[in-house]
Amino acid sequence: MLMTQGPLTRKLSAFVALSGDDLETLARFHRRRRSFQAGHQMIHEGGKNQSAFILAEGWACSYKLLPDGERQIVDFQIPGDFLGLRSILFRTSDHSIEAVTRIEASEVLASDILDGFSRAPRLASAVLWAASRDEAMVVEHLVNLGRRSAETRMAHFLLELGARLKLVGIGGLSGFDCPLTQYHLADALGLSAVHVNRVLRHLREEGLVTFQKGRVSFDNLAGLTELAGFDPDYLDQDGPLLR
Amino acid sequence: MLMTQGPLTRKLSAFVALSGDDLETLARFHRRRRSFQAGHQMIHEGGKNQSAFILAEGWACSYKLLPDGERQIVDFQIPGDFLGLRSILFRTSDHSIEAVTRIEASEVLASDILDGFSRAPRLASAVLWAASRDEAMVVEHLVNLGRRSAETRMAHFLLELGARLKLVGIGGLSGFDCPLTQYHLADALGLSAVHVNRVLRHLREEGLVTFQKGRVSFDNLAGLTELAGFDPDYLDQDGPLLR
DNA sequence: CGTCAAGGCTGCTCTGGATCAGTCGCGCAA
DNA sequence: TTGCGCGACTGATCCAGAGCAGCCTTGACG
Repeated sequence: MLMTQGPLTRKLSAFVALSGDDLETLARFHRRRRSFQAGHQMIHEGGKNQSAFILAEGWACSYKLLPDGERQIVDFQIPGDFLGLRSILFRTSDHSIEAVTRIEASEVLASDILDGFSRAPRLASAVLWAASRDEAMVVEHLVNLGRRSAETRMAHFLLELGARLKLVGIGGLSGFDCPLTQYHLADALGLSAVHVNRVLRHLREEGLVTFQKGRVSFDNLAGLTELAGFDPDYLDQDGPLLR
Repeated sequence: MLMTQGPLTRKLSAFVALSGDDLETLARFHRRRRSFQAGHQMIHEGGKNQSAFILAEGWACSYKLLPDGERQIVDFQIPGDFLGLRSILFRTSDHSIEAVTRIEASEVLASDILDGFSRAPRLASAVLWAASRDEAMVVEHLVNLGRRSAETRMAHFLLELGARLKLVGIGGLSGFDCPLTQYHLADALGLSAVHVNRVLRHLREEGLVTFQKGRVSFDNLAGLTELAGFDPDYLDQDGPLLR
């Protein structure tokens, strides 16, 4: 029963050995099952008293808007990801989250989280760890934007996404299905949509990756990894640190 | 006695109302006082079993190196900041931290943290909150790199630094003392040192900010805030969320 | 079947910021 | 006192990537 709770539990168990109480509390987070259409804005930047969600099915993205209307996508969320944690921890949310595809998720209220932490304290440590893992990805993304060329940026992005998807059992070494448009990539990588197209074409012509028709295919995984300077197991974890 | 524990305690109390037990556990984190020379590398990317530190005095910066030798500074740490948390939570550190000036800090071992969390569970929530606040800054930094021009990037960076320093009582609305070189700024903002110099000159000529001789002066705070699209109170918190 | 909107794709021009190649001033050590 | 090295500062040149403009394909809809 508890084992079927899905990828979040599995993810957290990689860090702490969760007790029965912890698991039960975690199960409460899954009571409010909701679904959203593609394009629906689930969390609003500047909004107050928002919920968080645990993604069961579909893709989302978190982003910020600038005064001039530009947007920067901070991260994409895939099944098993906790989304909008910061919008609970802070009084007002500092970012927005939008459904990229149709989504199935469990809504988690601020009170669920805060009560849950007092009832099952190790859960707080586990969530801290998960949040740190997310932060590590954001940092990697930051390095991407600050210091890498458009091409290595794209390569690194696709490899990281592939690695994350593999961890939750979607897609493998050969590639993955990807619902993102070139506009999404542009907003995430700080490029123009036009340039994204050129970069993708170039990577394809080099025989490294193909991104077409909603499918990413790694044509030469080793070459791509080398180009991107990607560490293939930076997301891995070898078993609980905290028992 | 406990009140003199410094800025970290004050910061965490802004989120949770800490009990006596919590405060006592937190006090244990301050047992190993250390100091480091400017330039000393306190945490090594890829290193295992590293400590974390609570900064009491001086400035540090966290960064990552790329294969080609470039570096991207992710964030600067100032007194009251917790540094290297991720190097404890993960088996191997994903970033390095270097002292910018001479530093006074308390060394916190992985076991201190992990034991501390089981003894004083609310501390885990508090640290989660502090980590989320740091993540929010990294995200802001990411938006900076992805979507803003060199000039607004610089403006935003200086304003944010000023706001952070003001929160811990260093510097005020008129400016602050700043030990960073233009090379540090370049590595943080994804620019070349040469261009940093030009941008600073331009901002000075516009009468917005002056950064000279280790001092940042806000000559026209309103104008600068407007240029940067900076929200002056995005770091604020109005009192404990969790009682 | 025709229209219309998204999204993919491409060529051209122009510019922001990198790179190179220095000078200048200062603090420090021999 | 004389180098010497670091950091601030400047001008000239170059190029990655943005902006613009337009065309093609696909799929939804009346």
